[in-house]
Amino acid sequence: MIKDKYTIKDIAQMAGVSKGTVDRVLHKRGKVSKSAFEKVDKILKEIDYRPNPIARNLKKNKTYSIHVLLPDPHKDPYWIPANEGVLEAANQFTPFGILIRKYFYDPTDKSSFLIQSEEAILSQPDVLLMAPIFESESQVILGKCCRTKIPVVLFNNHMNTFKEQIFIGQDLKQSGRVAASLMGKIIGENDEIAIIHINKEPHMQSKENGFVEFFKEKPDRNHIMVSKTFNSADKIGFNQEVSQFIKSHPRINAFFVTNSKAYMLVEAFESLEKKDGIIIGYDLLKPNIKYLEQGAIKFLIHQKLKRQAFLSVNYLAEHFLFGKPLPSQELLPIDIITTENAHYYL
Amino acid sequence: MIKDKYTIKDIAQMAGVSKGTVDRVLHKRGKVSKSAFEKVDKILKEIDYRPNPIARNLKKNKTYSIHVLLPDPHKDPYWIPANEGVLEAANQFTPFGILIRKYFYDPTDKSSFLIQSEEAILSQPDVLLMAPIFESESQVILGKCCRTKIPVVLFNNHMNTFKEQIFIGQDLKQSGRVAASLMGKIIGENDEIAIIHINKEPHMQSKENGFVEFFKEKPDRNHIMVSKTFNSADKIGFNQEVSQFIKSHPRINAFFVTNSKAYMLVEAFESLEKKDGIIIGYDLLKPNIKYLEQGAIKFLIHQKLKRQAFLSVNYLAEHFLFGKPLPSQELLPIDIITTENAHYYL
DNA sequence: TTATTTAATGTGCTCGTACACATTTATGCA
DNA sequence: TGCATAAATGTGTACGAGCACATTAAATAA
Repeated sequence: MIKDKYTIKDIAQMAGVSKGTVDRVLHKRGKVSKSAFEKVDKILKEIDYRPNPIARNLKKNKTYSIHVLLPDPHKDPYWIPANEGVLEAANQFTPFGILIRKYFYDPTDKSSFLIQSEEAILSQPDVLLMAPIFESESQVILGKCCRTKIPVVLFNNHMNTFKEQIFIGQDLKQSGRVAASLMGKIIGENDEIAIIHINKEPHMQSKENGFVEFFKEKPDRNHIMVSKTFNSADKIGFNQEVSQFIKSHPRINAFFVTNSKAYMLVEAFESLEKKDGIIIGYDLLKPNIKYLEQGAIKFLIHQKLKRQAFLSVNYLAEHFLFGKPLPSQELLPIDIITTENAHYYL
Repeated sequence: MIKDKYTIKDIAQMAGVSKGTVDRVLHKRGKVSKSAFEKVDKILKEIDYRPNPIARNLKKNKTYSIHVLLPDPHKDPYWIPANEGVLEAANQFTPFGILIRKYFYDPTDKSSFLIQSEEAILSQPDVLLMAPIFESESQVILGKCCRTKIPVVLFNNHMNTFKEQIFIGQDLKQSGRVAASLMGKIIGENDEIAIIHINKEPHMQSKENGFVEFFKEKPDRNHIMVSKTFNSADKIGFNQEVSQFIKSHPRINAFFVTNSKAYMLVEAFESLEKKDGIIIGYDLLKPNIKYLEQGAIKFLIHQKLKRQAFLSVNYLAEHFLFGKPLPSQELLPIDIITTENAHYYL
């Protein structure tokens, strides 16, 4: 009897036992006599039995809840793609009994983060998916989840202290290196470089580290590099800061912006009537793409927030539904964007 | 009665009819009285009923066969990723009753292609997935599939004549433009460029067209461009051809290789002790990556053959199993590869 | 009115797995 | 040997959709 799909019934028949016994052998539960075990085990070794995931899931008939905690996309457009990714995956998996609930918090307000996260874990979801942008506060939440046995999946950025969590995102340091390798290809041998942090968040330092490291490894490259942080809340203040900076560093003409706000630097340059300047930045925000097309930004690195969010939900859903193993960490490719390939990533 | 998952039984109960009647309304089959129809229809409009795809599939309990026709990866390593992609997807979907059978042909032998394709469609698979590298021969096969009502999905390259087929791959012309935009960023204003076709296949012309088009659109760029095809079967002949070419075009120092064989050009340069030369090519073959790391190749464009193959099978499987709609065409992003981000794509 | 056709609706089984429950067989002890 | 208990095995049902078949209600003909 050679088939390409065996069922428990088939195995039972072949081993000369009932399907109940086969079930007991497969799941190592209940009492099975030595002889019966051997009969079934022999058959199992001969054939490649893989249970039908569809039937299994139908029987289980459980709805799984995924609670997603992320910054309100209305407050910061950076998070719009994350929301879209979650939505898309949710749409795909709700018919299968995957229940996704979103909790938005204000990315400028730590207390709102705490309130929303409390809410999110209150009803004991099967898993919490979150972007941990506030370090110490996220720590608190992770501790709570640990105690209440709610598994956590992180995306966008890492939490180094909790190694056991699952992470879906990019290697930030490596993305700094990618930026550096691009910069290295398009600037002159003696050009000076500025690393610009706009409204700096802790994880942005990794990008600078990678960027600097890349050039340190190249003995033939000795660019002067300056790291600068701009923290003005408003545009006028920001432009003033930029103006002062370029006055005090007249020879710098290459700029690496470590987050999605490269467009702000371009706009500051425009208002200062600064025409040259090679800029590399992050993310496919509308103004960034506009300046990429105009040539003011040379390259963008795509952090693929949408894909991060989508993949996270996707992995979890397929894990719950069909028992697929979860990766402990998935580092997404670091995509390089130029005018000509930008539209494929939108 | 507000739930988040409704079953046919639920609807039947709510409408005060039997599940048979609900089934008839849902599928518009059999006879249903006006009053019964309205009762059920009212409920259906109130709730968002989506049939459980798992239960539906379990009932159908059909095995679907996907026959894959692709060049033997032992004969040309370019096709290894395609094979891997198919394998990976097959592995994922066999437990669901998706049966994948592969047919390898010799990419240098048209008759072997015809023999294998005959074989592939002989047993009436549910779909044929193929990379149509021989144009007129593929035409014949597509015609046969059309007559025997076997749907066809193409990947790697297009067949312009059969618009109704599904295509998963890249826009080749646009990838030429991407190469051009990269080239434009790293070469000098007056540098001369060669477009190199190694063992030219028809579809490689699209890449050249895109490349040339990009520079034509830039009025401030007036690079002299030469298109050259090398067709030697062996390495010695090839190196001679290259030697002659660079002697007769001493001022050309930028090279766009339109397929995965950029490493051959690098090796020819090495044997000729030519040290300069900016090369942009395609695909993450091992020798290509080696020369990318050594700096001899500046950029590679990733055609993502593995992903093409994987996605094709994936789309088909999810279509068969869960009724997801098939895209008529999916153009994958054109990934730019440099030393620092190469390993993520392997 | 009653028999007969047709329309309308309900019932019950299938798919493969998981698990509760029922039944049979073996073992221990008086 | 009888009887209680435990061990081993078999049986039956649910999950949700889909479809064949059975049943009932309505319409028509005799």
